[in-house]
Amino acid sequence: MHSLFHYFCSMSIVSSVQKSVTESLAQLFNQPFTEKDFQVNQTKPEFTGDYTVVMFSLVKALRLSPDAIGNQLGEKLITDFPKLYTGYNIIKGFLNLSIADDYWISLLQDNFEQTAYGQQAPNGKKVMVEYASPNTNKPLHLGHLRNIFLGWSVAEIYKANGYEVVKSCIVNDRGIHICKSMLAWQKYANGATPQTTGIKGDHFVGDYYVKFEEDLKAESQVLINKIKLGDLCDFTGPELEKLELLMVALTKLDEVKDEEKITKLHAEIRELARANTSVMAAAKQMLLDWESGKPEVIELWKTMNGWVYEGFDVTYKTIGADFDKTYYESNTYLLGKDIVQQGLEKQVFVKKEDASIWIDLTAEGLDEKIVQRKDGTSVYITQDIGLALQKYEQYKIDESIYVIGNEQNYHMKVLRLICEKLGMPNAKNIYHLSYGMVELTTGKMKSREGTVVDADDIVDEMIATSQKHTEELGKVKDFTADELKDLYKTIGLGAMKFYLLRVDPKKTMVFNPEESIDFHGFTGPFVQYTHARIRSILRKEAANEQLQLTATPLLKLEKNVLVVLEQYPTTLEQACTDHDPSLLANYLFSLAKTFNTFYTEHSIAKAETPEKKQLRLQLAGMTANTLKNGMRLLGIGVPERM
RNA sequence: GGACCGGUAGCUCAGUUGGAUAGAGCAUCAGCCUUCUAAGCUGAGGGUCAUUGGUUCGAAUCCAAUCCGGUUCACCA
Repeated sequence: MHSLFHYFCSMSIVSSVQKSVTESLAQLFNQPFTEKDFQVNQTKPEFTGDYTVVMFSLVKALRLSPDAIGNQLGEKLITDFPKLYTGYNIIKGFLNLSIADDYWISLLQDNFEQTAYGQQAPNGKKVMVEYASPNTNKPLHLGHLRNIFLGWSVAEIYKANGYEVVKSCIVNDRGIHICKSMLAWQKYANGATPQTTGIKGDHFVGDYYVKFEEDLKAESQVLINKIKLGDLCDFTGPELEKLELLMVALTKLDEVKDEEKITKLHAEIRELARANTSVMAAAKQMLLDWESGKPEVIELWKTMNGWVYEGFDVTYKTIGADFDKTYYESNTYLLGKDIVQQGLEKQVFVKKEDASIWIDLTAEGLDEKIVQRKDGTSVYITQDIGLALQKYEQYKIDESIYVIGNEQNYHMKVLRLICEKLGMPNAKNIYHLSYGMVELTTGKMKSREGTVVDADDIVDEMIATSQKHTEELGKVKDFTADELKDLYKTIGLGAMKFYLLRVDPKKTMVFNPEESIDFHGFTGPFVQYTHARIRSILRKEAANEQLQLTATPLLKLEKNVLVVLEQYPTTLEQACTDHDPSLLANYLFSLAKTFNTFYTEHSIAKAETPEKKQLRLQLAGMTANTLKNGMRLLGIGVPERM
């Protein structure tokens, strides 16, 4: 029986209960059972017991009352598994089981010094996580931070679950947007650089993007004003035709007063006007020059992108983002052409009369999708197919995770489907980690309205706030200047990351500037503080593993902490399969909270007996380790003091 | 209009393959520092789980319909 007990200790308590219950049921009723035949839950605090088996689902098959089954099962369990169960009670069809103190104590003794508690051994599988994926025309904003924190954390959670992970980033370094910044720089900069102005490179380039947009807005406004007066002389050909149609539609709608449609028509007219400006024509021309490799354009492009990368690197370093592989669209945008040919041969794609190439996804409930234009140039999705294949060929990855906003749900669905149809290896293991937008309490972030929260600004603000709080509390006056700087950063970034990671990724979330800089309650600093307090005790009192801890029964609050600690490996696994760091964040908060309740009620240093003291020191040590490990997987450091 | 996602306390969010009287944090109110760090702890108030119907021993959870919000449906990326 002793070896059986240790066998149970190697799996989660829920699994142990499931296993023992299926065995007992099979023996009692002479028929096979599986763990799906009944539910195992944690017992609610108002009842006696630790874990609960729900009887109702067994009633029909066994033709017995819930209480009758519960009685037989409970009796059998405590007889057959006396090391696991010490008692049971049945209330209204719920069989509440009390787990033996020895189980929890054994868990503690086996793991309190294990820094790798909850981590899995290497499983030989490789996964790529692509995240961040910025454009090179402006600095990172709050939305990027959610992306980066999520991607980084999911990558680390995969590592902790035994996977080999390649973190990758696809940089959107080419296209009309960067040409806009380049044009404005030529026009306004007078040769200024980030070095001569002292402005961080990505912000520097972003400022010229804004300047371009201002020019564009001014020029298009002139056109719009003329259009309003009925003067369409700036337009010719198909644009003129489209504009005339829009004007007719607008006059009709004016009569019926459909505000929504009127707004939509105005937006279309505005887009036409914007497309018809001289500055836009210059940007398009510059993109053509770039594609044809015009030396001075390439030179400027390289220079300005270089400034942006310098800026990004500073931000990445501050927030702790790192990449094993960076892809550049300027290198990958032609990928996928060969695949289009192969797709044609495999008859996955079809060529239309005008020579454009399509895939028909109507059978899957989607649309027809173009994969190559009639002039032979590729579209967005083509390069994504190409890159997906290249990732596989270079790294032989078993799974490919894309951290991309939920506005691309449709695109990613199409990409995955196409890859599957092309017979690409592991296409079914393409996973779109789709996340919701970050909105402000005042509404959405809109770059045109200047309501975008800049990543560097918000990070600086969080660090400044943590400094202010720390100084007010005055607990670390003996820290050196460097130590203080580290601490402010750890706490400020911890608050920021925890705030963005504690929410289910797929949900749109609201960023509340006041609440996010709160360091109390369900926050990163709360968890950090719990860790720091434990470490403070452990610096004074060392745990002694030699002492036998079985002498005294566990107190309620001691056991509560152990019950939560036991759930860490399961939570870590769940966070991986669900691609969801918020599960970890919620868990860590709950662990810290449970520990704090215990900590306030029972003294560790002045425990009732030497055994109790050792038990509590081990308990505190294991909690601190788990908090530290879990927070690390969220990208958050935990200070020794704060 | 089609597809997808969401709607839980004043606010921000949890809620596991359906389980016991739906939970946290913030905010509000009332307590706790001579005692291991009060960035903490304890308690109180606060709910038509968008609405309606269905499935069953049991529904915030599953199904259907409706309402509201978001995203998307480019030979843009």
